[in-house]
Amino acid sequence: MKKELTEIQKKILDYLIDQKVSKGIPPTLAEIAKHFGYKNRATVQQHLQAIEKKGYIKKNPKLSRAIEVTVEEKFFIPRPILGEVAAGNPLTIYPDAIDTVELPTIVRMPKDSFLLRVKGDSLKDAYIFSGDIVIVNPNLEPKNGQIVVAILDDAAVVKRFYKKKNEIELVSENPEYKPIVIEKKYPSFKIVGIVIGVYRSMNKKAV
Amino acid sequence: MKKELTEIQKKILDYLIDQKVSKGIPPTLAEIAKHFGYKNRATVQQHLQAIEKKGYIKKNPKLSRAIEVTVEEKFFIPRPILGEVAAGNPLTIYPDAIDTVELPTIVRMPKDSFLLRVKGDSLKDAYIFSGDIVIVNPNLEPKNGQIVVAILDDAAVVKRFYKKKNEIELVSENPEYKPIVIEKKYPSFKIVGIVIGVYRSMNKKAV
DNA sequence: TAAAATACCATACATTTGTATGGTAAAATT
DNA sequence: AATTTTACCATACAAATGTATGGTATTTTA
Repeated sequence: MKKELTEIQKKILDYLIDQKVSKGIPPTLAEIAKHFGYKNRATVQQHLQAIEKKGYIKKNPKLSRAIEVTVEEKFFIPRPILGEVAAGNPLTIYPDAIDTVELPTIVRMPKDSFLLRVKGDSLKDAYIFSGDIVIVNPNLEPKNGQIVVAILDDAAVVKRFYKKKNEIELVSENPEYKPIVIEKKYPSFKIVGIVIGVYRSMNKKAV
Repeated sequence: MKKELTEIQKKILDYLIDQKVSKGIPPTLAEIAKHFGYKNRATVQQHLQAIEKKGYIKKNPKLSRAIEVTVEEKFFIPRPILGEVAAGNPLTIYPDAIDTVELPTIVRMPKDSFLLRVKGDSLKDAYIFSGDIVIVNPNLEPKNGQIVVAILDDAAVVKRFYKKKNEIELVSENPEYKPIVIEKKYPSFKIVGIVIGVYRSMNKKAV
């Protein structure tokens, strides 16, 4: 079991991931320092050392921007918000309806987007199938009816998004799955991004 | 119209894209130099300047690794192949079949591949729908069961390919459509290429 | 309560990095 | 034939970058 990160360390790790996803390239120490308001890079340097010591990143010494996030699920594990999980009681959700998504090597896409491989057939009526790769843009506000990627507890789901008065509904197009309803304040919930495209390789068979 | 890149410039641009896709981070000048066996960075520097001048990349000066590839679509515009195919049948006959689309870099594919927008639902059981964009590789021999693009008289079709003794069968997955049977010598028939991938933009509604 | 970890600061320094400048040689263009 | 483009080389240098070292103050842990 890996050691727990401190709050600040988590935030920095978060930033590392964010930058890689949105800019496609890890930040330099200076950039991190600027973002967090540190007056020098040494502070960042020490945080990074601490994070590396705990096994969450790996640094290639001397090389610029060579910060590798080594915890793949990292993208989906507690972010600062999620870290404060579950003061209240978790909602009754339907675990079977939750699709898990593998985050492949983060690829920089034209519009800061990244890729996810879809597993499960809950969106098959939206023409998205198991094995398909969805291109996700994290910088857009979801509109009703759009297909979004969301984090819910420890799982990521790809579903159609509907915002209602006091709750958010994540709907599968496949009638076999029931909608997931989330109260707005539910802590471990986060919209990761909007699916802007789907890609499927014809070489690999859908799983 | 953008200027043509030289062979070496193309290779470097290729490398930039490759690195971005595989490593997730653009290389430094030194890394490029090493990869191509250059003894100093100045050579790379000059190539990059040339490539930037021609509009294929954009550099953020002073920042490390800040090389932005600006022309993903460049790789996906219709290729000469179609022109050859059209020797007998002018390209203008099926203008709707050919279209340029902005594709994410992930869908970067074999040289000479091109894109076609699918119309009609004859392949919907193969998970290809009207409005989808298929990526076609003209340099592969079609194998039985593969989805191919063929030109038949003055129409381009996307169908599953089956080679038989004396004829070729083009099958729709949609049972509403009957297979097209072509005698081998049929003059106005030509396999354009093999569908190696499918892409769908979620922004544009399927036509 | 003492020790360790955390969270910063400042300064210093060797590399890395991007870039500017100047040069040679061959190929392509005019 | 003259000029431009291309494709390298070498050197030089400022800025960016990573890192080492030492320091202070607070919080956490033993």
